[in-house]
Amino acid sequence: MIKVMIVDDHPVVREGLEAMLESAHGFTVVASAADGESAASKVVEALPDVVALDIRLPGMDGFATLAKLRRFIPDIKAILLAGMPLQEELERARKMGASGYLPKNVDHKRLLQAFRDAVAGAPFIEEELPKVPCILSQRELDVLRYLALGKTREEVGVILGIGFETVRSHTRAIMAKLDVPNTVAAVNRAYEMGIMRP
Amino acid sequence: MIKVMIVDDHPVVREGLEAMLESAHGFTVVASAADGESAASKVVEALPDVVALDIRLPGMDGFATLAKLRRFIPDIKAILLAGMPLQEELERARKMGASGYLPKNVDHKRLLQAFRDAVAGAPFIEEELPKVPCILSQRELDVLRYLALGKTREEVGVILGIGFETVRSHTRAIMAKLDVPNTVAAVNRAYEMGIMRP
DNA sequence: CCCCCCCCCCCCCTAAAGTGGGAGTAATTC
DNA sequence: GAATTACTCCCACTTTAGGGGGGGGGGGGG
Repeated sequence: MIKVMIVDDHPVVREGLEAMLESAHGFTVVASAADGESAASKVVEALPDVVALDIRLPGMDGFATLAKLRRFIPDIKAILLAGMPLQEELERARKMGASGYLPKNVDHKRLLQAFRDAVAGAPFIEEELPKVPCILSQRELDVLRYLALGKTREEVGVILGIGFETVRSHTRAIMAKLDVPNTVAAVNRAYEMGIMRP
Repeated sequence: MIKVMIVDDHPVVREGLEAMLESAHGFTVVASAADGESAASKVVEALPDVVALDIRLPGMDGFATLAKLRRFIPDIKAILLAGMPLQEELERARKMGASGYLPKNVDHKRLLQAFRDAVAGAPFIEEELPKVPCILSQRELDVLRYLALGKTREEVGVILGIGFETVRSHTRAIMAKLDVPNTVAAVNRAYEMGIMRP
């Protein structure tokens, strides 16, 4: 019986996942949390075999939550789930030593198999990310996403492992491509164009 | 046995809801669709008693989908589900004659009861929308909108007929209320919160 | 009455962002 | 091979944004 902990701020997802797991063979949900803090407070008692961990969480994000959970259970297995999959996040998850990174639009069989594989100690589990047809390059999109989160160019550079000036070059390209005068408008335009979603 | 059709672009939600309904007493899922078009193509064959309909869908949104489904089954019952509940959408749902409007963060008992009530022909089913403590004032919204268009604070001041420093005061209030470090993130957050829309 | 919120305005200062130029590599495509 | 495009990096410079203060008037509710 594989013991799963679910961390997602969306109760529908949480309860849905729970129902799905409980109705499957060999799974049981030992804990459920809406954010990283409460996840951390439950993990020791629950002792899950694997954590289904949403990336977008209020307060701590999925990465920070995983780091925190590891302070309690260093070798904990976690499948990171992304509503909006990003190549950059996938790499970040891989570097963190997470068990996998999957977009939420995988079917349940794939998800269940991912949990099984994670518990069995399989290497990094990922999914082919469908490329978004978009005038922005992947790198530019990543930069824009982090800028939208309020990061400065320097911070984005550190996160992406590139130089500050490179980030500037990307923002220039972004503004030029979206035909806007600054990054504030770039984010707005990105939403208008459907490049970004809440 | 209540026959339910699920329309949601998120497979995790879709399959989760399905598992939840199937494991409950008296429910069966007769169809499942990821978007409005495929929902419309399945509804006649499936003949659901009630439709669980996500608002945010690729292509047609939930409202458009409901309208389309009604071209096949005029008196179809639908519970509209919102990830990000908005008073405005709730009113829209009510005016459309939907059976209910619920945020996705309701627990499953409430959701199941909503389906039962809808099928029984209950009046509009809604939930007390928790008021977000940081609603922006009208003026702040105006400022944010112009900033999102790429205007500088000085330009916004001219447009709104107020001083540059006043615009600054507003942007400060905006950032404080949305708990973000700059206007770029403020725009992003505004979209996330549903305050702004493309 | 006072308190709180909204709206308006002002100062100084630093840290960013944006503008103007560059340039080199690697990959892909024509 | 030539041309594009993405990605990387650099400098000097101007403009804007943000942080820290402050104040004042008006309106609604306790």
